Amino acid sequence: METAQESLRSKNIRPSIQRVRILDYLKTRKNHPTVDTIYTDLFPQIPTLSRTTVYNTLEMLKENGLVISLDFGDGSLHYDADTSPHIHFECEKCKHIYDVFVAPDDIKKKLPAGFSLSRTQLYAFGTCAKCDKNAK
Amino acid sequence: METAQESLRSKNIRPSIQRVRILDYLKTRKNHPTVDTIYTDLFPQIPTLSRTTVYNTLEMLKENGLVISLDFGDGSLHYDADTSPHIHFECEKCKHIYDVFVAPDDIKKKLPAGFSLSRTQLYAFGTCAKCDKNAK
DNA sequence: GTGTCTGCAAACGATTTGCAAATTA
DNA sequence: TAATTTGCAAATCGTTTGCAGACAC
Repeated sequence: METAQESLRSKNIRPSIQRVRILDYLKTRKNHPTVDTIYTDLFPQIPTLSRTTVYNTLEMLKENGLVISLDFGDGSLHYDADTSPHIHFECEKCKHIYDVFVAPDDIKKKLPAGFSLSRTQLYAFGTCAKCDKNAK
Repeated sequence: METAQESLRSKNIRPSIQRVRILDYLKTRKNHPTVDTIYTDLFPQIPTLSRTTVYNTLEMLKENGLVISLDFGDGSLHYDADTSPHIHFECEKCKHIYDVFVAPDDIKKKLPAGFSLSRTQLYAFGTCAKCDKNAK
């Protein structure tokens, strides 16, 4: 897999320390973090980091197609550096987000004539195996 | 189709004027409105209406399964009184939300063992036929 | 009358904006 | 040093909360 530095260079984005660390964080942890999670986790390593920079950086990475944002309706956006099409399953008990790597339905074929598709997002909600087991 | 009054009664929800009008608005217009749209449109008819009541009512209707909320990432929630499974397509140009009545993928079968599903939401983004035509 | 519902005003919290200082090519 | 990037502080805006008065059974 491409390193964060390589990804940034390929898009002609200056690889500042903040940008590399934020993208690297997303690529390695795969934990669908929010701005606040990223900020809290990176702050010890980058003591001058500000939330504004995290917001700016993520917005820019998103515009460049390096990350996608996910909205589970909990009030803040989550980010994912895996831009391949997959389904996001959120456990309603533990709130963990699971990636389900299944090619989603071919919506394109089902749209009315004249409609063109740029992107889809499929969210699933329920209970994960871990929480299901604990409940018994 | 059930009237708003009937729907409320079937769930043992007191059919106050505000509740009936809000649910009726959603059932008849099918325009996927936000709280603000509902408030603005109903205010002339109910001059004492407050945004708080619209929020309270929608939350309660949602808990009772009479409406669903949709999040297109534009900063505010949209509401829909059609709770049957269908896809929401937002045109990125005119921002209109289209209902695509296609049974979505059977995600249930594709989840790992032990996972149970309560609800899915499929959002699609692109260009609608109207905007596509105008662009030519 | 007693419990429920409404709606005002204030609080909240995620995100955005303006701008000056710091950084980098 | 000129252009870009960062980050503080304040503003913004959708939503929530506390509570007092209005309403319904």
